[in-house]
Amino acid sequence: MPAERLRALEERTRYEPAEVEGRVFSRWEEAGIFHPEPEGTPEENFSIAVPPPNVTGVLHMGHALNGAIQDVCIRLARMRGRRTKWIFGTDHAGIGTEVKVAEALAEEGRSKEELGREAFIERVWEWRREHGSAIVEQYKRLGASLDYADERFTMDEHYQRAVTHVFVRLHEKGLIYRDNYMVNWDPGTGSAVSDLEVVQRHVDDTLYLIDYPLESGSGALTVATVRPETMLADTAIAVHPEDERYSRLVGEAAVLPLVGRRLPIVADEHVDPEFGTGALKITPGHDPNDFEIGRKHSLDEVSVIGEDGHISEAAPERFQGLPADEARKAVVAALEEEGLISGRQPYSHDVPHSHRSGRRIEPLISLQWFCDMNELARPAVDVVRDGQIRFHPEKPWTGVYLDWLENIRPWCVSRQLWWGHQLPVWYRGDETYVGEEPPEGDGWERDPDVLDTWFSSALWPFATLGWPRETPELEAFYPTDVLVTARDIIFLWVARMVMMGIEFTGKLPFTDVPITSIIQAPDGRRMSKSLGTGIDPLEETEEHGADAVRFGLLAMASTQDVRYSHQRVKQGRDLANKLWNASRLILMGVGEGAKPSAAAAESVEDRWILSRLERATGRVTGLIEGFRLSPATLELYDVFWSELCDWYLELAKPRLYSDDNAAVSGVLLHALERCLQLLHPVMPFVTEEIWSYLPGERGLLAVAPWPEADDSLIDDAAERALGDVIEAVTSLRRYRDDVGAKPSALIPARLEAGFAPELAAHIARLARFEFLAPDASDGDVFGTLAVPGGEVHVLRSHAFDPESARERLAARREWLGKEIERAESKLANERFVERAPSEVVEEERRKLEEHREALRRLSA
RNA sequence: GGGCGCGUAGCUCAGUGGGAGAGCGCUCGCCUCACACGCGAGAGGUCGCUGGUUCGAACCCAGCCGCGCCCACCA
Repeated sequence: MPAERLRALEERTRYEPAEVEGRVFSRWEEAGIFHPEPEGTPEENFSIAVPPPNVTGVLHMGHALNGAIQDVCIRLARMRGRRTKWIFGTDHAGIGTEVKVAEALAEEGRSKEELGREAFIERVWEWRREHGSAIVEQYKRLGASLDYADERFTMDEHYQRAVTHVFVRLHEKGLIYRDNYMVNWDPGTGSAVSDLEVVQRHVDDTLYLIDYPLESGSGALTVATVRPETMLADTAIAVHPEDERYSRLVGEAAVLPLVGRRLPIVADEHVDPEFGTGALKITPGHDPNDFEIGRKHSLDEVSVIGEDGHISEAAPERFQGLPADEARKAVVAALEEEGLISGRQPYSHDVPHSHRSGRRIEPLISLQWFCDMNELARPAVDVVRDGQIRFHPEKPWTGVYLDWLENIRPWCVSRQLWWGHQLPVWYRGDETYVGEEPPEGDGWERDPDVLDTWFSSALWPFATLGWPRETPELEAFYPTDVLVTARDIIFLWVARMVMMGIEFTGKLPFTDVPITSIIQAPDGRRMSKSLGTGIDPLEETEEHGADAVRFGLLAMASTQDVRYSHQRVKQGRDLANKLWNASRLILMGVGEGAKPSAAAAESVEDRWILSRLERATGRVTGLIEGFRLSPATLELYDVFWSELCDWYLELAKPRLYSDDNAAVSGVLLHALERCLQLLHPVMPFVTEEIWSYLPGERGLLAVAPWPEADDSLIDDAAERALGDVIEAVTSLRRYRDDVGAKPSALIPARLEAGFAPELAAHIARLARFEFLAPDASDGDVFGTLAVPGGEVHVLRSHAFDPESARERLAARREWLGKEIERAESKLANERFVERAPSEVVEEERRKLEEHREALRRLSA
């Protein structure tokens, strides 16, 4: 080892991520290991398409967790020798980006309307050139081994062609169509949005009871509504067909107050006779239910609220031009004047709001483009139902996915925005043209709308690889293997990728879908910028290191919702430091020319750690393969810290520091090497850094082989033997504490338990006892305690004070007494002895005997 | 309205039919020649409540209470 590196090893007693991470990342990038050549088949290769972050985005905890999980999968596959591609890119994020750039414009005192469409879009591209790379750098800070050399964007020219191609094909199949239909109108963004972009929020409203005079002049029909302003667009009244109160009125009509329109009274099952008065005003133009009822009964459709949120010319003149909420007041006032409000009551209910703008959704009839999902959904249901695509954990996500797809509804795909994929649709008079190339001839005007962002996202796993062209990348890496996401976009994204993947490539876009936790603020609230509850993963990385953040996130995230735990990240930081220091111990201690070796271990402790490592290797591999990363991470922590550091390193020290340390050096290097390999996917930086200090020419850890568990090294006898040693040491250490022994004093004692001499020596050293020969006559026996296989007679010495020792030992005896009682009563139960499996009964007998022995022998 | 998840040590969470676990925090003792981001030893829990199944339940079943999420066209 060069002197300079040796000095670094000797001097640095603390691992410093800030000093290491940039350097290590550069080594990976320079080696080009993140960018695979497109060769081989998708079966041999391994690929994941990253959920594309928004170009406008900054890395948040969700990305960090999601990225850490994917990187573990990618790094595992890469170490297993598979050609590995983690497809990278960003999403143009239609509404989000458009709003952001419009806000920037507003700060300059300009609006996008002033700028005009073309200049505005150019402005967005400019914005992307300036800010679009931020997220790239942020992923690098995390250590994500994405294929940065092949970055994609959903607005790339090729990607746009893929989107257009899909739209045109679906239109040809008749699945995409234009229709006047009830949509969710978002007054905030001035666009229609899909059902999935609507969130229900609780609203305290007033329920108004309004009298509608009957046409016959004999009385009135009272209806209940929370939106009196929509009455201006009423075209009927509905009652339940079996509601006897109203059956005689069906077929007659009422007169719409303020307007004078004749409203037929119809019967419809949808009406709940229990609610309100049992009579429902029907407003097909502004209510989704009423729209359906209206179509069923061929009612007129009147729209009085326009896309601008104001009352239109279809309403009486005095209301025209008012914003909807003011129109409500005006309508109520007018009705009151006529004495037609017969009641009002507070009413609290859920009301749809725009997920994007937060504004209350205005349901209205609008001419939009829709995609019929029924045909696309069917195969997407089948592949999940028969297990070709698997969610992890399977429950409850499989059911969630299937429920949604089995009740799917048409998807409104057009958006009244500028930034996005403009519809490949042209109009000329009554003609409509849909095609990948603009139509021939003059006078065509292109539809100004763009597609829902999720329409292009649905093509992500294959459009990023060049589809619909038959590119080498597509040949080599599609289908991908794993798709990692949180539950909130299972419908928006996952389901649609499955549908589009099957429809257009004939293949499943991926086979495994691990669903990640959603990280909440430490107090259990949502992490959000506006609430001020967000925690910046980059700040955490700066403070504790990327490995610490990765470890922490992976360790804390096991269930659906999890609170951010600073302690877990610190645990990761401590682990990185421990790795560094254990490595220093080993690397500074092993002899010149030592090589890792797991063969022919002579010492039982060597066979023990080798066996433990093989078991851990198998368990960790299985857990990662099952996407159970939290237990995998904690298992790694445990085997490295609690077994290797706490026990094996201590057991190995005497031999390591002796002249003849070749054998132990081999085992130590093997153990270190193994731990670094196993920990690398979780903590890539610190492991790669330490790897570079290991002896021999060995290249990058990131492409070193992943260890396969070797059962021939499993050694039950060694594990039992060391288990006894550990128990004996712990008992003796506790005894030291119990009797208040001086920390540095050796306690003289006689060990009578049949331990091999080497093991007895380990026990003595680790517990700071001095074992005298069994027949040694020097000293009085102060007391006795049980250890596995026998007992230890402790001699009187200056190491502790006998008086206080006696009191403390009484407590121990009491505990043993209780344990004996418990076991006795269990074994006295005949049915337990009869029916429980014999090994369970045997175990209980063994424990009883052990405790009886311990109590018999514990004396003072 | 329907569905799902959660309720385990002071905190954050594992465990999911056979003696209650981790990290942090706490107590006691240690600067022991890798690490005080450390070492050793401890204290701390009627595993939400009530019934049931079982020789045996934190774990399975039923009901209840509390918290959260998703879906849904009762105005």
